[in-house]
Amino acid sequence: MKKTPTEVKILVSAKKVFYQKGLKGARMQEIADDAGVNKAMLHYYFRSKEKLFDKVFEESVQSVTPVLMNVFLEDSDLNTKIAHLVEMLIDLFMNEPYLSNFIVNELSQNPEKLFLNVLDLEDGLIGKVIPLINQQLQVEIEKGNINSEIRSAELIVNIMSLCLFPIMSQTVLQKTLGIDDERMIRFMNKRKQTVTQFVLDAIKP
Amino acid sequence: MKKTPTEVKILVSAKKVFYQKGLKGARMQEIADDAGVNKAMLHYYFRSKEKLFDKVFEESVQSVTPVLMNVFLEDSDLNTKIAHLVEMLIDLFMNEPYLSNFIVNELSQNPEKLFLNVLDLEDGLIGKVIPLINQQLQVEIEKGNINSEIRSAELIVNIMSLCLFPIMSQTVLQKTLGIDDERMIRFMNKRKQTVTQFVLDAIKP
DNA sequence: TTCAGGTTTAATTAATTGGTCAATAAATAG
DNA sequence: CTATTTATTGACCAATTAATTAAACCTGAA
Repeated sequence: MKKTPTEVKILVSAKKVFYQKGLKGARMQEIADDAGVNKAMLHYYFRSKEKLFDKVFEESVQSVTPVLMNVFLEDSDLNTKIAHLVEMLIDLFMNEPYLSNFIVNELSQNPEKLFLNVLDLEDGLIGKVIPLINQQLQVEIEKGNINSEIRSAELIVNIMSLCLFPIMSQTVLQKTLGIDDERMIRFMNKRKQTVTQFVLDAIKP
Repeated sequence: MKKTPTEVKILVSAKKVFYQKGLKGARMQEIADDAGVNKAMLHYYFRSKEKLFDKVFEESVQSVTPVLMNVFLEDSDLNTKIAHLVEMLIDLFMNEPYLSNFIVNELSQNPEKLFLNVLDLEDGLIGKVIPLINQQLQVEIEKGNINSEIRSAELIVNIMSLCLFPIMSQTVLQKTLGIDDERMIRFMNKRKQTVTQFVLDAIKP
């Protein structure tokens, strides 16, 4: 079941439109126009708006989790791992500006979609990563390298927060602080260092 | 122009529905049903969906800015101010779970709505707060209490990130980490301390 | 060449949904 | 008590939009 060119064009456009406008805000006609195909093609290949959306959503999640997984599983000390994670997150979500908003939004509006995708408790992101990081933290604590109060879940939440929130509220930030697109990119790139530093400072003993 | 009971009921329900489903996702009928009034009343009092939305949006922004403003302007040292800000943000947005999502979403999809509300560059949140925090930071740096690399904008962004992101992705967090509502509240309450500590640690010299 | 399969199109349908309106009820003023 | 304004209702309209369908169009195999 190789994807036809039309199918691919539709998916690309659907992604673009759904990312920006969400499930309810998106219009099938707009997706068709953007893809340069007849609207009926969307139904021909994907049956319904919801099905098309689900495909896009699934692909969006799958574009993220393996990348994160790799960083978490790489064989490096905690500091480097944190630095890599920060860099990865910022790069990934800066290059796809609406992605973080899209995932967080649609997921908080339709929590049931979570199970089909992210949550593979056995060997998915959560099941594998939390214990691993926990263990790695334990080692560093014993070495006296970091504060013994640090919880892995909390650490990850903090890193995600510091990386994703500014991207999710990019529009607001840019408007309020009056910075253009180019400067925003520089700001976020610089943030790779400052966030890493911020996090490392915060877990020092 | 005192608000009639019906008008209030509509606004309460509109808030509830718009917060959860956004401008496009919300249905006038659903708002009417929730308020227990005839759909025509929504138009009678607010003309159009967009107008009703704008009212809700305006009120939502105005429920936040004064509170933040107070914390920023209070006469206390930086540490206390940070602790208060963190506590305030978490309390405020935990009590209105969809508020942060609502504001960030709708604002990133309709950036033009920003100007009418948040952005009073003369004496609004941004115009007053940034210089003030900057100045306060300068004092602390000279006293040698904090790291001289800290930028006020960045500090605020970090605090906001750490407080708001977990609330915005609450659903996801709860599902992935498998915690119920009650435990989530405890988690976020404990976070008032850990985030404050995290931030303070990170700006130490 | 022809036929069969999938593909594409334009036109149409059906459902949803924001918005209106005329009739009615309730409240208020005179 | 009556007249007038204000509030409320249910039925309806118009526009939008997802979905369907039937016919046309390829394309490659026989």
